[in-house]
Amino acid sequence: MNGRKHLLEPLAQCRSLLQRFKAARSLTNTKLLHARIVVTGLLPTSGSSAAAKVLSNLALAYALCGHAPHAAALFDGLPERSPPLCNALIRMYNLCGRHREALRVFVGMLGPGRCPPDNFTYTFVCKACGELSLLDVGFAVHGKVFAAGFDSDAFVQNALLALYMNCGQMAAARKVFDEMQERTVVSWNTMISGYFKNSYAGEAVMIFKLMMNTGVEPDSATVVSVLPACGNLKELDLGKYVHTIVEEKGLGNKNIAVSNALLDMYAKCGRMDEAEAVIREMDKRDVVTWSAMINGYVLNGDVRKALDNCLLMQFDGVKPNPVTISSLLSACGSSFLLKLGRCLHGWSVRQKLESDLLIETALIDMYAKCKRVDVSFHVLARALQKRTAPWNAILSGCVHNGLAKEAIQAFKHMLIEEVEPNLATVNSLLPAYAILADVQQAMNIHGYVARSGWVINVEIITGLIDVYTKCGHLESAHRLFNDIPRNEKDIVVWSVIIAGYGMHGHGEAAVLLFKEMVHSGVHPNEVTFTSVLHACSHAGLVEEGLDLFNFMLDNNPVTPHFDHYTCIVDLLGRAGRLQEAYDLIKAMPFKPNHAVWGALLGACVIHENVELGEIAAKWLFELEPENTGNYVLLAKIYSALGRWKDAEDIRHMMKKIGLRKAPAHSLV
DNA sequence: GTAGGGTTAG
Repeated sequence: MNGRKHLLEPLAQCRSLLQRFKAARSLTNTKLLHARIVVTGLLPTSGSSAAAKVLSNLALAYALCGHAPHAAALFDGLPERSPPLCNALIRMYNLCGRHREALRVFVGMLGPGRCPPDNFTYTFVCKACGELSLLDVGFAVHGKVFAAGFDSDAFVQNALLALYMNCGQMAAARKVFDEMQERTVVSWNTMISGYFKNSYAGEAVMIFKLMMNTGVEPDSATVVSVLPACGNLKELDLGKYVHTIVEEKGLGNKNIAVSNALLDMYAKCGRMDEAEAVIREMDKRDVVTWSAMINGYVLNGDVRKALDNCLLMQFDGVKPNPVTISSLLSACGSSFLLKLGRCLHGWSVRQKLESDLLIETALIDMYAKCKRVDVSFHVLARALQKRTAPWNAILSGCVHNGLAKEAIQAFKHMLIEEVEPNLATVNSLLPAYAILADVQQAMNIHGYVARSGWVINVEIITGLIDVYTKCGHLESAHRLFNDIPRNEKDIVVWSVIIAGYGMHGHGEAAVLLFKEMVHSGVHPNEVTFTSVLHACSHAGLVEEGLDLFNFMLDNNPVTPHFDHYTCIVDLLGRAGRLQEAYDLIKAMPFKPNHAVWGALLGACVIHENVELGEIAAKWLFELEPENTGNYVLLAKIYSALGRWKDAEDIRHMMKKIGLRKAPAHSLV
């Protein structure tokens, strides 16, 4: 009996020590104590409840320290488990990303006579389901929350919001949110970031505005949630307003994420001057700061400045990461900086980052944009994992280079390799079928897309419509178009169908659709105007075209472009109204380009107008001296009018500048 | 011990 008392004392001591270690989350001390307990050899034989408590606390201490192997081993050996211990274990698994194991612990808590989950448990479990996007499990968990009566717990509600947002269930999240009696700042923040993550930036901004109107105090998480949405929507004014909140509350001083979000917002709104002002005020910068800065300059087309910032970053003692590199690679692609792209590729290899998903994808994209799809395929071939993004990059790379057959081949290869296609895959692939313009193949891919259940997506339907119009199958295109609900018809799909009709000479239909679009409340943009004007010029609808052109000039947000002037010059020119076309060119708000003069010259050929033809040709010879077509066209006018001598002179002129590509007979 | 947050992206 005396002996037992002695045994218990060290255990009691252990317990009090464990309390301290748990609080301090000290793994070293926990391990030392564990060793001491093992060495004494008392625990396995004692079997007392005190011993069980020590073991349980030891498991808890390991769980709190994040040491999964020991926590799990001890946990498995326990005859009884308490909710706090289970919770700690679930939390631990969540923290190290092992959400499935977290759920397994939760399942072990269920069942009669087991360990009933409490409100804490549910917050962790929601987190695990959300991270895994397990909607069905999430629903079941929500049911259990109801049954256990935790549905009015503010923490659990917030966790449910996050769960639904992570599963893309905005409506379900909204329902929980609307029914909450007590919304904390976390609830609002979860809604804002949730909407944005599900690409509903507009809704995110709306919730933020509602939050401000409700008088809820925003915190740093609020601003970092709403700022990306401001940047995405280019809502500079709202972004600036958020900036004033940050200044008033001093949120930027203690939190680098806030300044980074501000900087990024300005960069996305094209205000690098403001972004520079933000970075100047920061007393510490991290890799996110510099990446946002570099990416900002890349987005705004200033590669020079992006590279300068890359240097500044290194002077600042910050090392680039895959995000930084992928921004720079994207700049290389859009500016055809193959040499620099290769250097970055080399750097990635040396840093052992070449198989990083971002870098791998960016490399494939960069080489393709630099017209080296062969190297893109090389990069892809070295990739081992079955990841979708690099394959998508190769598909769009092929399409970008007009390699439609190769894109389709690559897609088939992708399916054979069991790489999971996603929406972006289909979006990248469809233009290949538009290039091929083969109805049979179009119907095949349409069938595939339909079977895969992707025809609910407007973007995909738009792609299919484009394919059918390019194949000349306007009925199929229109059928797809009609099936889109009225409020989901966006500017892109309208532009595509209008262009489709225009392309095949159905000018009236195109104009009608255009009017229908405006009537439905969708505002035309530069692209839509190009499509409809093009349709008019192809179908010879002079008055309609001019009306629309004037409508566009009155339509403030749309600024006329070269394309629009080219269409109108073409339109007037074909109709024989050459002087008007020339007058329009002279009245253009910017220097006419080769396309505009080309349209006039083309019209002059049709109507055999030498005076204006010579003027147009003179400009064209200056703008694109290498283009043999222009010489040929002018010579054609001379020949048509029997001015053989002048035609001959043009031929000499071509010879003199070394242009031999045009066959001699085309000059007469 | 609970929930929300910054740079990329086909």
